[in-house]
Amino acid sequence: MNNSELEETLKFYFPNIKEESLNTIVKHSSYLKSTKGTTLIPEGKRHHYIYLIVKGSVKSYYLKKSKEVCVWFSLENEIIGTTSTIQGNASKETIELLEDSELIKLNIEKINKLTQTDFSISNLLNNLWEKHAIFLEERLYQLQFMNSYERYEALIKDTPEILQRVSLTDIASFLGVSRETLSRIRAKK
Amino acid sequence: MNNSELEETLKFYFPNIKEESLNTIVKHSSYLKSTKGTTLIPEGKRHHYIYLIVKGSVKSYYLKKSKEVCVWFSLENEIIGTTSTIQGNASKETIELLEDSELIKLNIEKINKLTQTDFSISNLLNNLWEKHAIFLEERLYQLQFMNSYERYEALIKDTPEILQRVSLTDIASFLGVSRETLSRIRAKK
DNA sequence: GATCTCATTTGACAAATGTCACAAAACTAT
DNA sequence: ATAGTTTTGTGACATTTGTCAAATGAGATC
Repeated sequence: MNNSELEETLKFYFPNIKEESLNTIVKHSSYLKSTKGTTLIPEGKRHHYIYLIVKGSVKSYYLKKSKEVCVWFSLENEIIGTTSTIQGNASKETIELLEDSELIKLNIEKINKLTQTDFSISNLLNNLWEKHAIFLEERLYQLQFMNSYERYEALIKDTPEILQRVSLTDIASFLGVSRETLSRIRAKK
Repeated sequence: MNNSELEETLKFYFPNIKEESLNTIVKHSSYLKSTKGTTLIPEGKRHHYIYLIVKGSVKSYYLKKSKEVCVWFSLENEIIGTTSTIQGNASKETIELLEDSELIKLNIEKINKLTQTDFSISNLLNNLWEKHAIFLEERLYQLQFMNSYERYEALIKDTPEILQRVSLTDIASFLGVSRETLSRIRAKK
């Protein structure tokens, strides 16, 4: 992927960005192709990048009694990273590729700096945070107000393809139930 | 509360704000004193304000089978509002005073506008979103990884005074358990 | 195609939590 | 202080979900 392709792709993710800001961002971006299972951001390490998923899928997880528990999944066209990364702290979660994927890697520190001098960037970051907060609120709502069956229904209604692309073990932990319980939810249906 | 007191209080909440932005915000703020049980933001209505809690406490809740289920509590020195409000949509939750309270009411639309022209405001909003996202992530983590006993422990460790100021019924729904279960958790201790 | 490995399903049982009914305690107003 | 109201606690039982063990299924490798 050359610079002008990179630019095109970035425009897709950041439609209202100023030409000048785009150039600055391109300077601090790179294209990345990697295989299933690759760790993008390891737990406990400082990490300076956020990623745009061009192709593939990614999960974020914590370890609980040496078992992975998923916090989120992301597919194409999403922007991913961890809150700690953006704040400059060590990541609490591990971010890992679920499939062979293509990504664009952005230096978050450079972007954070642009925030001080470029309104289109600071608004862009504001929008990212807003979207992230809305995602978290929706998820919290589901965990607090829906039973496991309803949460499963909501997930496959929202992202039907998740079933083809993510293991039921990961989906179960994301929904907050054991593998076996998810299996029974699906059998009852 | 006169304008210069208002200004002082706002400075406490927004320590790095530019003098000029502060003046603009003061113009679109007002002081508010109201009694326990008052609805600050009703569910289903568009609302144009966020609030700073000078004194008192506030809860946010949804209705589930005509029972209130708490989403969050806030005490003094916190900034509150709903995501929908900030985005200009109807609020999904009801925000209500838990005690007689004193608040400062800020027009969020004016503040959102300042975001386009004033970096100290856009950074301020960015910080608010960040803090909110971190709060939500922590809460999500607790719901997904801790059992009800651990969540109760975490709450009273984080905010011990909550027990004196919020009913156990509200606390139970916030923790995602029934009143009776919370009662038993407390008895076992 | 046979074998191996890993993911998923199923059964049996235990543990946690919800629900309903009622008792005890704390708080209000007179 | 008393009566009434609201909040909190407790017991009995039903339901949901977790855990462990084993069986089945699907995909990869040779």
